[in-house]
Amino acid sequence: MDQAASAPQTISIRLPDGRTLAYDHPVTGADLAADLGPHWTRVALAVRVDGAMKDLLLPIEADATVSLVTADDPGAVELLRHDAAHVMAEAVQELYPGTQVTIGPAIENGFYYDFARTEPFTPEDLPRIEEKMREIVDRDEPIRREVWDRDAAILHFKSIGEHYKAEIIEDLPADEPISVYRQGEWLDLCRGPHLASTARLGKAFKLMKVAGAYWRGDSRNAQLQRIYGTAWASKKQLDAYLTMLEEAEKRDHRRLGREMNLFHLQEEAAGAVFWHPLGWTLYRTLQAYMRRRLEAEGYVEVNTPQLIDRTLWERSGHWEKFREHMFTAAAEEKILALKPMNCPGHVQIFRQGIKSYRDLPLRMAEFGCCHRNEPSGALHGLMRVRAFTQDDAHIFCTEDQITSETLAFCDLLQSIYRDLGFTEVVVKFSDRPAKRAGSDATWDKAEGALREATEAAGLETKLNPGEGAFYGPKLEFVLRDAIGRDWQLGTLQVDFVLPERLEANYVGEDGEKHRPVMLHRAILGSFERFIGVLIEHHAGRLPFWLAPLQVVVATITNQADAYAVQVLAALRAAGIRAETDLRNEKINFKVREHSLAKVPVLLVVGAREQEEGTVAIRRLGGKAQEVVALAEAIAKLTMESLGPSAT
RNA sequence: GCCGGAUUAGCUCAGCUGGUAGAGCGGCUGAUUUGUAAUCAGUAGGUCGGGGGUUCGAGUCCCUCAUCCGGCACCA
Repeated sequence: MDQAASAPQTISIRLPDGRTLAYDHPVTGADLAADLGPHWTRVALAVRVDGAMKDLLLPIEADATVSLVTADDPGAVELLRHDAAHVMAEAVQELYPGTQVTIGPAIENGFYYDFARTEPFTPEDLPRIEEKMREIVDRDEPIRREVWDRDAAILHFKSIGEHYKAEIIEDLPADEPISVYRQGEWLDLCRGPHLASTARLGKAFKLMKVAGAYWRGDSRNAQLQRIYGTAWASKKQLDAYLTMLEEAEKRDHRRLGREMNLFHLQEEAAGAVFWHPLGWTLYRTLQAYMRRRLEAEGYVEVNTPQLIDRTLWERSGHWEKFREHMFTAAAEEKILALKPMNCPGHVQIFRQGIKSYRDLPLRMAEFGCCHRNEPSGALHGLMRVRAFTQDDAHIFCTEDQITSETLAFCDLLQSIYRDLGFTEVVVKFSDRPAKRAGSDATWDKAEGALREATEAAGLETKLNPGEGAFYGPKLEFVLRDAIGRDWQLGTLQVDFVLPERLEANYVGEDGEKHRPVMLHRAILGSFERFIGVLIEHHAGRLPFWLAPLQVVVATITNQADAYAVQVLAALRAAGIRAETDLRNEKINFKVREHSLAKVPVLLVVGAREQEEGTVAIRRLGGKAQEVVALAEAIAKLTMESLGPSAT
């Protein structure tokens, strides 16, 4: 307003195309857009000032590199989602007076807002809220940023009954400006940035679900009501996302597990799996593969008891740290616990006899069935169960061997993931937590060794600061599946503590007793969970070598029955998992049925094949058929059946 | 464990404000002998998740428990 009074100063704005515009007054992104032409006014959503996303209406008061953010900017959709959260909050407060707002960020694929309200929201409320949101978009309410005095802001929010907001302001760092966004009549504390008006949000959004969520993510706090939504720059993108969700639902392992007759779950054994013949075949095939890989890497396999007396768990520290997750059983005067982990058992085997440094590294593997009393709300199909079998192993080694053992492990793990069809692996490196055992020198050594090994293995790691186990640092291996979801499966943990507690030692070159280091490691994590991931990753279409039923021999008419039986015998003799389908049905029917059951290969035989001693190979999902001599087909399928890394 | 929703035939689901259960697929039986994603006809099948209550009467309303689903917390 008093621009004339301020000293004439030139502000130069550098644009992405290299042009520089000079202004003698503070300029906003909106001004800039107007100067660039009407097209820009229409498409500009926000500005980047020296890389940082800002409001279109924020005055730029110093020289800067500025670009206008349009819908195709990767940051734009985040802005949009954040706005969607605010528009939803306005809608909710308009519809349900007395509801308090708390926080409402943009998240991957969408947004949410947490509300405090006595009455619960129900799914029926969502269409109503959505309707109101569209109304707010149509109102084209301007969104304006204001900076308030901290105490005034606290007072204001308290006076209108927004106690959570007041609490947020009280906890903000003292130097943080308190920015408030006015959106029409509505007002919210927010860091921003935001679009210039609600109309900019568009209508490519949808409210998805209601859920409970704890204030500040702490289960001791009040539970708020969260509404999740998704928002996109265009209707087309929204539809694509919704279609993707439908696809994900179709590959849900619980659904496919039933459709493919692999396993079931039932309430009398919540969190435990009933494996059906086909599912168990898949399980055993995977296990045989793992066993082969481990043996080739110099692991020895052991088996340790399910029920172990509490005194051992007291010594290992589990009784103190893990008690509430352990199932117990009474026997006469004793209390036994079902093992939640295999490590203490493995130390018992290590302790038998005297170990020499020459025995190290000792790689002790067990397909150990563990039980953990997971909270009921955590159970989820095969992914989160109470009874599971780990592909567990403990490597007893010297400190000097940590690097080479880790390196070898990383190589093995990557090779196995590749074999199983996963190519994207992210490694998280969790270093020392605040509460920890062992000296800083020991931690330096352990972290250094791990880091060195991951570098040698050519793995990029993402630091997870302070997230290590109390006994040592760990690596976590996260797989990305076919539709972009992440699964944390493998792990490697360095442990200096358990060998100490359970008194494991070996005799060194010097003739003295030493403590070995234990590396806890798993690749699949658990068979249950991994099979769940495998099913979803492949959408049930497992690779030939893993498919529980690999081949169905289907007849055209029952004239070919005898020949089909002969083909079956030949397949089985070659070790291929096969069945016949001699039913009196049309071949169309059989093809459809076995395709839906995801059988990878269908061998169709009719009068012609019988006469010529051939089979017609039909691959799952393919249209083409290949007619070859029976012997040739068997040879081909036998090769495929061997699986990767078989030689 | 917490919040919300759900639980009806083997599966997917319908069943309005209370009046003693329905469809499609699948199963079974029969006919059909068929060349690459559903041949036709007939037929059986349910203590409506368990328990309690309200009512002349409950799949439907209320209470309670269990399990499942979606989140949250948890995942040493």
